[in-house]
This record gives sequence, structure tokens and C-alpha cells, in this order.
Amino acid sequence: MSIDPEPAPVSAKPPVTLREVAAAAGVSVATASKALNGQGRMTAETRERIRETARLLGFRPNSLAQSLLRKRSFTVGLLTNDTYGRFSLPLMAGVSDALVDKGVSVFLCNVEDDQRLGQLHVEAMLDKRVDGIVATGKRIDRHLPVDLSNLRIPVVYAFTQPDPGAVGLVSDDAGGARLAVEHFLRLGRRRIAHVSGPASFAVVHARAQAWRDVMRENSLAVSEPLLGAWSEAWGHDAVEKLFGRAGREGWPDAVFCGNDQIARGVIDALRERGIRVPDDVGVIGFDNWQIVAEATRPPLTSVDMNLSALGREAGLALLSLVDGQPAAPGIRKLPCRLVVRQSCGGPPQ
Amino acid sequence: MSIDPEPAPVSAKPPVTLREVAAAAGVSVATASKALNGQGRMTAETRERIRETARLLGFRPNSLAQSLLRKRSFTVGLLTNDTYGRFSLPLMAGVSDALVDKGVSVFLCNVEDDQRLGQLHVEAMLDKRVDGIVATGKRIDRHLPVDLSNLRIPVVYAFTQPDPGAVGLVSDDAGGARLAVEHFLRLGRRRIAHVSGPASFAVVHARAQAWRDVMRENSLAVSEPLLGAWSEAWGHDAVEKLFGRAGREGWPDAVFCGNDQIARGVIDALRERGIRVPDDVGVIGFDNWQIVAEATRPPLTSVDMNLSALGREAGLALLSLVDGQPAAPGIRKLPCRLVVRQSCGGPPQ
DNA sequence: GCGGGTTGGGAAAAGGTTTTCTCAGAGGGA
DNA sequence: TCCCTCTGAGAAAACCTTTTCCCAACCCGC
Repeated sequence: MSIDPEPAPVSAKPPVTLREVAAAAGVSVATASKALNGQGRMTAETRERIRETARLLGFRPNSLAQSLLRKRSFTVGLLTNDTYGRFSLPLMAGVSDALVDKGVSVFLCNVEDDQRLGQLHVEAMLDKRVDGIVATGKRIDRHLPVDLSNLRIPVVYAFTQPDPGAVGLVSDDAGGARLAVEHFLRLGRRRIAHVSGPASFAVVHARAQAWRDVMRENSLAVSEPLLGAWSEAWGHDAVEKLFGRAGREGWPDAVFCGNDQIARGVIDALRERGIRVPDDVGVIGFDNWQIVAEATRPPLTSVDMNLSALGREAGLALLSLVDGQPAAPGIRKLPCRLVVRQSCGGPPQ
Repeated sequence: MSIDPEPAPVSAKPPVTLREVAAAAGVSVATASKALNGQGRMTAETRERIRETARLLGFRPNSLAQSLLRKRSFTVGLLTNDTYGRFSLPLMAGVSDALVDKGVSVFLCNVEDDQRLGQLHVEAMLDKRVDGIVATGKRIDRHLPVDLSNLRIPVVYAFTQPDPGAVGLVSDDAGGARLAVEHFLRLGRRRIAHVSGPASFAVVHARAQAWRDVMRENSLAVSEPLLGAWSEAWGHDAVEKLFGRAGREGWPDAVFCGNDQIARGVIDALRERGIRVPDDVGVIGFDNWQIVAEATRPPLTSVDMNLSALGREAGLALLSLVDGQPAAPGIRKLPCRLVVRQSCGGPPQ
């Protein structure tokens, strides 16, 4: 009876190293390295032989060793406090997409609103020598619960409040609002109301101001915006306020909403009152939260903040910072786009 | 006139190394390393002095160097194809939370449904010597578009179809469905209908079967489940099918829905017909998608799959695999929980 | 035949840490 | 005094790759 050999863990053989490639090709590691990186001088034949050997052996350079030497790890950290992910996820996907092609990987760091967690993540990333950090959040007027101001590495802020002097990317909320209101105007609507979220949000004011501006530019009467919550329930209440009065002559013929949930509430409340959308009243939302916008009856026209493009831009901006290109500090605003569905009358011809 | 010195890039001084700590403390790097790691033998006084020096200098060991030596990078990869993130995000947050405390960071890899992207991400992770991979998806009966079967490193599948022989974690859909149906029964409902998503989803059958089982165990008549789409619109249609017939004696007194969107559609359609929820008909959803569940009128009781707990478990399972603990292959099901709101009559006392 | 340039390739250091081995000195027993 | 054992600490190898420097051989023209 023989003792069984140690049962091999599933394919546990270690990765092949440059040294093994060199040995197999009968050259030194230095030559092997140069052959694979297109550096140094050697006969084309030697270079090709080494390359072929590496290919055959399935050699892949150890990124850790490379990073140690180059002082560049080809990783970045992505900080977020948006657990729910409605805004973060497209953003994160955009960052990751922009970077994966350049061989840069992204550490996911969910810091909630927890100082300790933030600290923990930042230290872990620093220890792992990330080349830079993208900080994202769920609103652009709040800081993440971490201090990124004195790091050795570049930081880009996307959809969250940047430190002074840092690079920040946000969506152009005012521009997005203009898109919506001007769309209404092109369709011939004139009495355009605005229903939005809590006054504590900076975006609420930015969007309301743009709405006001466009109305005034077109010499239209402008009332106070209705500010409440980011909820369907508030959409219902707002309809009561707007359409509760007897006599339909004062009723709006369009409602521009601060987000899609409010718009959903508005549309449902209008239907319950027998007011037709879009025939009697047009509705436009904000966020273009697809699953909500497509479930309203009729489907909701909405402003899209292009968050994955924002993420991509943030990733690229960080990369150029890492490469040492100076970037203009300050906040850069990226344009929104209007996604036309059926809640404000057919698209203009 | 003197030439200005090179303007220092913002705090560009490199991190302090062990060598510097050793020099400052007047010992060798070997001794310094041992002092900080609690290894080796030296006077308590020496150890303390070195520690103090390191603290003063803000020394943090270079994780890359450590990883290179220990053949353990304290990073794992997180693969997902759920860009929208409704399921992925809590899962991902769970994985990350479980691991950050152990000093393990998580690479975010969004592979969409793109083979090439999957390949790219997997190779990047392998190059960076991740210790293991968590694969997650948006449904448990589909593979990710990557082959993880012959990797050198352990893989755990969470909420996606595992390779045969691998470790997989999913929610207990049947158990979740039982929770819902049994809740109805406790409240005295007897004619419980089931409206769910497309028959192409495995979970649809698992949930429907559990519904059927509970009904039969309680000697209740069971009809065919209504299978359609995962949408509000289908919820409306299903109500037409269930409640369209004249004569309310055959009407259900409860509807168990395959997800929250269907439930939302059902509730809205019932209200439009003047059927009261929960007085006439109770409704329970699935997924506990908070933002939907809380916006229905009345707020929706729903089955929660505990996805962040699932993520946590997946992270821990991967870690023990990485540590060499053998794990039983196969699929482990984690319990769901019922979140009671107001759509099926007051919570049982 | 010889100096100078070129060509192909290797040796070695560097990056930061951990770990094993070695060693000098101190202390103790005979 | 001699031998042995401990104790505290350092030297060096190892992890894997890149890059700089160096060297031997060859070719050319004179």
C-alpha cells in the first residue's frame, strides 16, 4: 500500500516567469525582457525565438514586479458613497470601461457615509500604490466622508463636491433643464410649471434657475417652482397644488419635473384627474431612469445626465493627470441630453 | 537674479520605506521588519524604539513588495455583467464590505455581455495576481461570458450560474416564495394567484413551484401561474386576466408577484378597477426594491433576497478558499426574508 | 596588423519587503 | 580557563522585472 501523493490543488502550478522563458530560449533574462518589450538590440531571429518561446509557455509578466520597479501600478481607486447605485453605477462602469483598455484596473471602494470606512479604504489603496483616485457620490453638493486633499496622488471628483483647487466633473444641470424647457417651447407649450426636489439640493436651484431663465428669455410668465421631495408622492401633491384650483384657464400645459419619480407621480395624478398626457399637459422628467421612464403611461421624456460618459471622462482625466499632464483645476460641466419619449407630444418634426 | 527652483509638484515626496525607518532607528532593515511584524528576537526596548520611529515617519509597508514576496496580493476580482446594478450593487457592496476589514481590496470588472471585455478583465486581474475571483450576474441561470474554469485561483459564483464543481451562492427563491405565500395564509387569504416573469427564467419556476407546494400542503386549489414579463405593464394585463371575469366570487383574494414591478402594475390596475388593496386583495412582490416598494399605494410587502448578505458570504467563502480551506462545491442557498409593509393587511400580531 | 566603431548579448543593480542563516558576544557550568 | 548555549541583531537571498552599463567579437578602412 502506498501513500497517496499530496492531492494537487486544481492546477496549482505557479505562473511562468521571465527567467523560465529565458532559460527555455537559451538567453539571459535581460535579453528576454528586451526581446518582449521591443527594447535593446539583437538579431530579429533571436527576438522572434524568444517571443515564440514566451507565447508557447504562456508567459505573462508579473504586474506586481513591474509596478514595484516602475512606481506605477496601473490601478486606480474608485470611491463612492452611493450604495444604492442609481447614479454611481453607470458612472463606475464608465470609469472602468475607459480604463480597462489602457490596462488600468479599478478598485471599488464603498465608503457609505462612514468616516472610518473611508479612512480604511483610502489607506488600503495608498498601501497598494494606486496611481490615482476617482471620487464619486450621489449628489454634487456634498463631500465624501474622506479627506483626499493631501495625497501624493492625483484625484478627480465626479458627481461629488471637489476639494478647492481640484479637478471636478459634473453634469450641466442648467443646460439639461434648458433642453427640457426649450423642447416644450418648440412644441408650443407656454405655461410651463416646474416641480422639483428639496431646496437643500444645489441641483434643484440650478435647474429651477435655468427654467426661469428660459421662460424670461421668451417673455413668458414664471411662477414659483414647487419644491418638495424626490418622490412620487410629492408629484401627486404638486398636481393637487397646480390643478386643484377650479377653472382650467390657469392650468399649466406642461410640467418640468426635477426627477423621474416626481414625474411619475405627476403623470399618475393627472390621469386620475382625467387630465390627458400629453394632449392636455406635457411632462418631462430628469435622470432618465430607464426603468421608471419606460413604465410611466405614456413613457416619459426625460433629461439624461450622460453619467457613463461622465465616468469615462473622469477616468481619462485621471489618467492624464497620472501621466503628469497638468489639468486645469475647477469644475467642468458635461452636457446632458434629452431622451424624447411620448409624454410631451410627438417629437417635433 | 536666481533661477527658481523646480516648482515642487503637490506633495510629491515618495512614501517612506522600511530602509529609511531602519536608518532612522539605527538598525538594519531586517531588524526593522521583524520589529514591526512581531517576529524575531530583540529587546523590548529595541522593538518599541523601531515601532515609534516608524510611527513618527508615517511608514506604511509597500503592499506591492509584500505581495511579490508572499505570493498573495490581498486583492480579488469582482466580475459582473449587470450594468444596471439593481442586483449587482448590493452584492458588490457586500463583497467589498466583507473584505475591506481583512485588508483585501476588490477590483471592479464590468464585462457587460462581451466576451472580449471579459477576457480583457480576466487577464488584467491574473496579471495583477488577484488572490481569487467573485463572479456575479443578474440572473442565476446564465453564465458570464468568460471562462473561469481553469484558473490557478479560486472562484466563487454569487447570483450567477457556477461552473460544475465550483462554489456557488444564490438566494433561496423557493424559500422566499414560501415566506410570501405562508404570510398570506396566516392572514386568512385562501385564493392566492401567482403572476410572474418570463418562463425562460429558472427563478420563475422555482418560485412558482414553491407557491404550488404551499397551496397543496394546505389543500387549497391551485391554478396555473400567469407568466409574462418583468414589467408593470404585464401586472396590468394580469389583473385583466384575473379580475376581468364578471362575478367576483372567483376572484383571488391575494396575488403573489414575481417581482416588484409586476406588483406595482397589479396594485395600480386593481385601484383603477376600484378593487381595494389590501382590503379586497393582498399583494406581495419580490426583490424588495425599496424605491418601488415604498412608492406603491399602499407600500408593498415584498420578499428580500438579502443580496448584500449574499455578497458578504461570497467574499468570506472566497477568502477561506484562498487560505486553502477546502470548500464543499455546489450551490448553497441563502434564505430570503419578508419585508412587511401594508399591501397585504396589517402585519400579523 | 591595428585602431575605432558597431553589433549582439550578458551581468548586475534596482525596487521594498520578508525570512533564513550566520555570527559575535555574553553568561553559565565544570 | 574552556566549552557550550543563549541572546540580540545583521547579512544576504528571494520575489520578478527592467534598465543601465559593460564586454567580446566582428567589420571596416588604412
